[in-house]
Amino acid sequence: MAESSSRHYAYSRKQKSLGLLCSNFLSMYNNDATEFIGLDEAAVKLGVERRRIYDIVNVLESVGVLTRKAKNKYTWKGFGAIPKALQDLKISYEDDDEDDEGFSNPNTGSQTETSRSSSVLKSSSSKVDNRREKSLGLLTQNFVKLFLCSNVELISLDEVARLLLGDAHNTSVMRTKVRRLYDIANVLSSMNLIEKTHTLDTRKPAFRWLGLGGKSEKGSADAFVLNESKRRMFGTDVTNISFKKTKVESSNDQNSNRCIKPQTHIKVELLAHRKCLEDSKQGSKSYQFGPFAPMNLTKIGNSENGAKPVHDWESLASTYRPQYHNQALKDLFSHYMEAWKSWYSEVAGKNPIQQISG
DNA sequence: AAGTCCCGCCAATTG
DNA sequence: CAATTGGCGGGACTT
Repeated sequence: MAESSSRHYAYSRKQKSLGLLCSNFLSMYNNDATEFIGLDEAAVKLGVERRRIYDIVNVLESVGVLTRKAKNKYTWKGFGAIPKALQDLKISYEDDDEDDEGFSNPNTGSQTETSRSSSVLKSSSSKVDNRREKSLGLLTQNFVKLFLCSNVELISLDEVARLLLGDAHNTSVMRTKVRRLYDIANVLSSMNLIEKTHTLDTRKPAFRWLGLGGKSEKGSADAFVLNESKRRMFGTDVTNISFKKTKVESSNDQNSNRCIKPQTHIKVELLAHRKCLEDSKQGSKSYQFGPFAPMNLTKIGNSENGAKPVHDWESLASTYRPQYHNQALKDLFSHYMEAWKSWYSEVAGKNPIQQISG
């Protein structure tokens, strides 16, 4: 009686992404009621292995949203704690003796000598805690510092990797680092602290700092989730960016091995969802619905002309079915439904969903 | 082919 | 010493 009519859900890697998991994690805990979070509990409720929870928690902690309280137990601080955390990061950047310790670090031989002075999270000693140096958390903080300590708000993946790992050769080390970068970027993205995009000219992947969305960064939990919801449905291009004139630097624009120097100022503005609806003609974009995939829609043919569009909310809603069958996710599900409902009446209503390309 | 990044082995850390 | 944490990178999925 558990999985009747189990339709082998086409395995989708996206449904298992760290970013989506993080979104669910946040949807579940980002509320006033939350005080503590048990790792086991989280893992079970979200239906994932504990290992994954560590990934999320580690980067969230790096930005102040969480704090390790005890073994298997974290204290929820909320997004409201982010400002201070970022401030601390920014400050930690300007001490040290003469060289930054956050960014590129030699790391050669056995002379593992990280800064002697403290900077972020009392770095005990330069012993065998070589581990901490490579932690996801530290990497995350340094990544964030990149944005906070410079006026650049758009950095290419390559550049980040290069700056965070002075060792820009050994393709092996770099490869691993980039993997971590993706992990970090995914959870930071789900928090809307950054956005994954591409550089203007090149098609190179890059990250854009969004910070706490401008105004009313406080108590906008619902707004956050709803926004995230819409975003998922539109794919990655939700936030269409329009560049308002740019003061691009003509001279060589890279080097600066110590720190990024302010030189490029780009004014961006996120266009509303209205715009992206236009783009999503019928070919490139595909809608995505978080952890709850629409059952019927996915298979509807996509032959050019019409793809049997859904016309009303009711029929649309009836095609959804949660993929996780536990109590906790039930609430989350209804939450999504609510978001989708509003989204539907707001946008899709006048431009019915068409189809989802495999 | 290149870019992403899921998955989980297994070594540090904890308690 | 068992349990909890969490580097690390093979290789599966996307583009």
